[in-house]
Amino acid sequence: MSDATRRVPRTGRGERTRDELLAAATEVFWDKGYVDARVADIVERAGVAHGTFYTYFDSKEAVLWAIASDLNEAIAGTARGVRAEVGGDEVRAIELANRRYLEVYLANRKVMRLMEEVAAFNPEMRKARQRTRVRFVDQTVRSIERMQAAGVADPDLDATYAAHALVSMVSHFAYAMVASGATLDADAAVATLTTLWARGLGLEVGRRNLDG
Amino acid sequence: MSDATRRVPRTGRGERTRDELLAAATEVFWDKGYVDARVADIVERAGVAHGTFYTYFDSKEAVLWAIASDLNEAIAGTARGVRAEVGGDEVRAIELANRRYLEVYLANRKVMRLMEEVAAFNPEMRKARQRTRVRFVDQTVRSIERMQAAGVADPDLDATYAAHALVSMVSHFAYAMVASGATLDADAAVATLTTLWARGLGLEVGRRNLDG
Amino acid sequence: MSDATRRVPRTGRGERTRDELLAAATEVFWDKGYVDARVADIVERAGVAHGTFYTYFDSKEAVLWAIASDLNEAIAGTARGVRAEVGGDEVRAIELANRRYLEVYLANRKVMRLMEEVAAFNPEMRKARQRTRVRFVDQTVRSIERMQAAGVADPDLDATYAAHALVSMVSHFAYAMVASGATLDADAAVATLTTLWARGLGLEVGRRNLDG
Amino acid sequence: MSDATRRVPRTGRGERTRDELLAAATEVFWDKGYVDARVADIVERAGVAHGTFYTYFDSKEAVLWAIASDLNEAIAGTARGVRAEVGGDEVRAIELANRRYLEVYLANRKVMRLMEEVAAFNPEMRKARQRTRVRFVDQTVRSIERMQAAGVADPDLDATYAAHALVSMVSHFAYAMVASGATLDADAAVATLTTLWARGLGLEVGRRNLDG
DNA sequence: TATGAATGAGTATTCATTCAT
DNA sequence: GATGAATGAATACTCATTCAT
Repeated sequence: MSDATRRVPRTGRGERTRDELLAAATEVFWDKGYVDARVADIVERAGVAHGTFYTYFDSKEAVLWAIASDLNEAIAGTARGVRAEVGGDEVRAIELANRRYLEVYLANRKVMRLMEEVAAFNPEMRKARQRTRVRFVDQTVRSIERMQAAGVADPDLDATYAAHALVSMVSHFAYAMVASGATLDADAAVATLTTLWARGLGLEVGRRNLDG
Repeated sequence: MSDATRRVPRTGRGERTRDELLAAATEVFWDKGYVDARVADIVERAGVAHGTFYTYFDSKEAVLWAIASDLNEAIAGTARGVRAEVGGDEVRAIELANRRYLEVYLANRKVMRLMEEVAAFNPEMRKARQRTRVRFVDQTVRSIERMQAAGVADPDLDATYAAHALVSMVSHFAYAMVASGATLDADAAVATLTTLWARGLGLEVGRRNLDG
Repeated sequence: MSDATRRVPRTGRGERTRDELLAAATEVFWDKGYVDARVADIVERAGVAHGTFYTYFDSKEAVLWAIASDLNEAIAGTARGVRAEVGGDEVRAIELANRRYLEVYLANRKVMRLMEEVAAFNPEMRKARQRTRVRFVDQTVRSIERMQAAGVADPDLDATYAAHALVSMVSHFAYAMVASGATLDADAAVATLTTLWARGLGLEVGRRNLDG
Repeated sequence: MSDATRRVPRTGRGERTRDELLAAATEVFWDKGYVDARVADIVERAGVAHGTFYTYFDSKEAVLWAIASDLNEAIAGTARGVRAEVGGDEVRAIELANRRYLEVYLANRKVMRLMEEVAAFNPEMRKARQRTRVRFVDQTVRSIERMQAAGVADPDLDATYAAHALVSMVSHFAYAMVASGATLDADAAVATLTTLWARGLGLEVGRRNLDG
């Protein structure tokens, strides 16, 4: 983020140019992938000269971080404050977290896939993704342990493995659906994920808990 | 055909060289990633001249496919014949499929991560991966529908979404565990995945079903 | 379009660089031959960096076509409008066409030899040369038939074979003279070619027709 | 030639292999051109191993010379002894020389085109071709001067230019006809070339002189 | 700020030739 | 003689980045 913000446009015209470059970069990354995208493609789509790119970004990687920077935060935040909002209903908490995650993912699907791609070969991005994931997993571990302690979840389950598995289920479900190009009924998807998650842990789930 | 013929070693020496190149490529791809790996690295590690690489492979990409080709088959095969082997016990079938998948994944973790990396930016590899995934999902959909028809699985579940979610859970669980660098107790992991899968669908799961 | 746009210099500086590259390429092709010429030689002689070459040309072959493109036109144009200019005097028309061809050839001897070299192994260039040749031959066939119909040329001659032979005579004469390294008295050469051509067809040729 | 003959097969089997390689090389050169032909193509077509090529030829160029070696001689020889054979009839001498040249050229069209191609960029081959050509031109100069002295050819013609032009006419005619892929009526072609040649020099030519 | 020309390090690939068997 | 595996020099081309205007 520090790199991305090092060059701040001081004029309205500059701001517009920067925005155009960001939008163009997002599109080009989506179309060709980060590896195959060339700075030349980005400036062409933005309709600016080649050199202009470097007025706003230090490198091709910098524009990637500028695009991605806040999203990891946003994704990680989807699980925060969930319990407070639903007043202790565990199933509703799971449902809400899943819904928020899916919504953020779908709203930013292009950037999410981009980050997935880059994480595959860029250690820095991989670490950023992993930090997000660890937070998810940790929250889930605590949630499971809490439910096990409360006697509502199967006490024999390994909380850590279960957390990894459930987080994988939700995050990869979103990725795979986007990658396959299928359209998604978000409500139905959330209901399915929540049922699998909750019932998998041994919670009592009636259909009525899921319809909202 | 002339090109194809040249690729097939006709002598023991040739076969040895080709194997060394394959092994070297796998190592180099693991160490530096496919994108950053240079053919020069591969031939150096294999201890052969530069041109020798092209005696057996058409390109850097060709050696990748040679490494990957059998694996997709192996992965896809993990789900075949599972029910016959367990004699109709649905939970045991799920467990066996999960165990097989995990075992193949772990035994080939280096190549799996490589394919994951490449799939992230190479559409052809992505398609190959997706074909494998589709087979898994389809099998899972049929399995769920069968169980729903038999009255042992929750009939309200959307079989397609559930299948996508469960396949995501298992496949991404393996990926994430390897990526995190954590060591894995395969038995415990299989037990957890199986419980989550089976119970998530609404099956009756006693602990005794999981210990083997 | 993006590629095409990049090739066209937008500034005087760019135009100068492109011209220098064209000149350098012509020299290098002349000195080492097209096959042996390296892009490195061209950029070195032009005094620019390696990449600059590719700012203006897609490949080593592209710069060849850039050099060659106009010349074929110029060569083909030497036979156009000849009869109009000489007012129907057939011998003068032959003389003028021969003179023009020789002049264009000699003025562009370096490029002509280059194209000859490339045509020898490059089918595309060969086709381009052949198209030019066909135009010449066709014009000559018509010219001969006209003269035969007018009763001034031998009616027993096969017009097509004769046209091929005469066009070969003039075009290869120029090539051979340049290749041999001999200096050429253009006037005397034109006179000789014209006499052979005209008399060969059976026209009445007095010496006065040839001295101008 | 010394290079080509350095390796003489001592067994019948060896002789057969060498012949197959020569035939294969001729075909491959014709199909792909000398520059693009690879030794791998030649050995494949000959049905022998790669290394076998070097049992008989020192290099790719050596097999070219082995193919071409005697042909220049043969071509140059077509003009020898012509006058003696026709008993001093100048027109018949021209006709016979043209006929012989065309026949040898057509009989060896593949090798002739090959030599043409190679001469375009290989100085040694170019010199060999030029030696042949010089002999032709010199013979033609002497022939023209003889006829001028005898009062049967136009004394105002520049014998050297005329010789160059006429030799170009015949040699390039053959080349161009082969290159164009057209089939050739050798008798008609010879008649046309002879008429143009003889009449161009100012000789008296009746049709009866040409029909043989 | 904007422009676009110039830079040059980085690398995959080809193929004639050699050589051990 | 025959085989085919191994060699490695040679080179075109890409593209992120810099810089003069």
